[in-house]
Amino acid sequence: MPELPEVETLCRQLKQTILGAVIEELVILDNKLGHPENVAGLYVRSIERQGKFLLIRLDQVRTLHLHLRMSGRLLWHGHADGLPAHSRFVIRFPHGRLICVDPRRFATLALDDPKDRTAQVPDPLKALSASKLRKAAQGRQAPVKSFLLNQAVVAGIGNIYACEMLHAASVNPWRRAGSLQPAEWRKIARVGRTILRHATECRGTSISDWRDLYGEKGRYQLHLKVYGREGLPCARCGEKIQRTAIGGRGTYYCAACQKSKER
DNA sequence: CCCTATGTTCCCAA
DNA sequence: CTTGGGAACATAGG
Repeated sequence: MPELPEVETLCRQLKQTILGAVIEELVILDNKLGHPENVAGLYVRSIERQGKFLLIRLDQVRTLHLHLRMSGRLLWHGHADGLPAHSRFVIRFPHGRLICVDPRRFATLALDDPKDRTAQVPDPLKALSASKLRKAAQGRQAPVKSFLLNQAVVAGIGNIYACEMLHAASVNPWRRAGSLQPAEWRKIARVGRTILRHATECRGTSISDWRDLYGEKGRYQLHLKVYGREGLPCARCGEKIQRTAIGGRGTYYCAACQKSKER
């Protein structure tokens, strides 16, 4: 479930909790995760986020790449004993344990993941450039909603924030990406930065599963304008929010104030 | 049994 | 070769 604001929240909290600590042991509890080589004895040199990936740098050559996918959570157990249900791996430190809980088992953990190509993709929290979006969308027939979810274009936007951004920009999610006008990309870029920053300040959106490193809910669910609000009145115009499916993903929008011309 | 779920990857067709 | 759409992955909950 985590998107950019949720992963950024974990990244910031991890820096406060395990930066500089020595790993005593990495215990893999789900063999679907594979068998990363032994990292015991290595220090956590730095922690960063690339899109929805969490990178834990251990030394010049070794970096743990963690992706939580749909249902992954990362929890800090300072002193508590035992393991929550669906625990998939544990990293043990002198002052506590980092536990990955993941019911659906989609999360991935790898040492220097060759599939992580998000490194040179623009990060929308730092800068979301309207001109880059517009150029990348040239000739694209896919709905703009699907385009924003494409991690090769911008890394970190997920289903909730794509819906929220398009609503804030008054752009219909079905519009073909290549058909948007420069002013519409500027609007998307502007509201996108604002929404992602605000959601990060709120420590993410806890609509159901999401919890931060310490098991606390985020607060951005209190600010959602369309996601999960089918049938409720649009905060801007009062019309009922609609739900549709784009690319197999639930998509919420206001057909009245996101009524921008097709094609 | 049906559908849905904050994500990505694979396969296939155009 | 690129793009886009749908199924698949695995599990829980309504």
